[in-house]
Amino acid sequence: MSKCKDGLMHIGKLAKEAGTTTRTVRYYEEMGLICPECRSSGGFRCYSHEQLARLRMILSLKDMEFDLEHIKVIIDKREQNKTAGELAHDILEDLNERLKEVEEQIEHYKHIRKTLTQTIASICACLPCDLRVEERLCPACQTLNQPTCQSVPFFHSPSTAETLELKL
Amino acid sequence: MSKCKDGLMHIGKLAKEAGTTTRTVRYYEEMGLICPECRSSGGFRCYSHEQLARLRMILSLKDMEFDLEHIKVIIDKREQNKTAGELAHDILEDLNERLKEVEEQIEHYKHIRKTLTQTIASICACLPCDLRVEERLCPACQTLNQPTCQSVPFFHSPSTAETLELKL
DNA sequence: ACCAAACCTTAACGTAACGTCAAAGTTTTT
DNA sequence: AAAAACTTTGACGTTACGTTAAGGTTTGGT
Repeated sequence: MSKCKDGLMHIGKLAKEAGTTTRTVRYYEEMGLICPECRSSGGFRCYSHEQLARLRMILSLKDMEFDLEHIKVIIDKREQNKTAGELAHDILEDLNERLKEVEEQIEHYKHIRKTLTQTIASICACLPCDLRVEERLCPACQTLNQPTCQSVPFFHSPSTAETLELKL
Repeated sequence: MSKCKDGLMHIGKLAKEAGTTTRTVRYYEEMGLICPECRSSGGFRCYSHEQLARLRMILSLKDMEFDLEHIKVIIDKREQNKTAGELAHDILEDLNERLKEVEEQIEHYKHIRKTLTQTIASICACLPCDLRVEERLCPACQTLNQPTCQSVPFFHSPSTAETLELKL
């Protein structure tokens, strides 16, 4: 019935079972992360359930946003026969490092959120202004000794500044 | 003294003043985001202070992680002569949309942090295990009706699962 | 005026992780 | 046996620049 021996499957089924695409599987093969158990007489890739487990493992690490190079290092650690305890110790280093990075990402985006909300608040003050952008400052903006809606630059900051100076 | 007229500056100074690189400025020019006021007789790009303000504006938007295509749209809105109020209204849409995305990013990374900490906690249980990874389950892992340190897949999840099943 | 240092020019390849054709061969189903 | 469904390799496209490379231009000093 099937040209695929035993419980082996072709790349399409493997990908679907793992919830990814065939292109991704082939790319991971190029990167040396996974390779088929064998090929069919016609050249189709055939995978076992162990390969599927390995692929899922890779995808789990990808969900944590490890880059592929790092994932390779991590799964290679399994091949070096150590005790489970030693392996756990090694892997924990990677996970803790990643955890730290993720926490930095959270702070990073919180920072962006802060400047965004400040910027939004400032611009709201310009909503009732009827002046053209090229014209002079409106009274409100002149009064406020802060971001204005008529000066030339729309946003203005040396990119290193903590808060954005906003100008319409 | 200077071949650069008036208060014009060459690309190096522009970049430094804005806190970026010459490569970036040239790339933005390619993308149609900014272009020099004129060229020197020898072909050097010359920029005015208004260009500098524009560049800073672009970089501010980049700090908020708008992509360049979107930045282009936003700064082009300034050129369409509207009232400051109309412009503010338009820009607020972009900013609010971005704010929403940023909040999604925060949630996204919080989710990753959660799976990471859970995974770390599970693996810690395997630290005292002396068994080889290929061998059978250690008593502790057999007892715990949960992630174990001896099953073949290291991490295992259909990638869509909420929590990772962790296996050493 | 002349030379070297510092700066600028364009061109082009490299990056990360695949998506998306294209053209042609294989397997499965009818 | 033919058609439908799947697979193969190959190669270009994506984003925002970094990084040489090879060769002109400006600037500063003597």
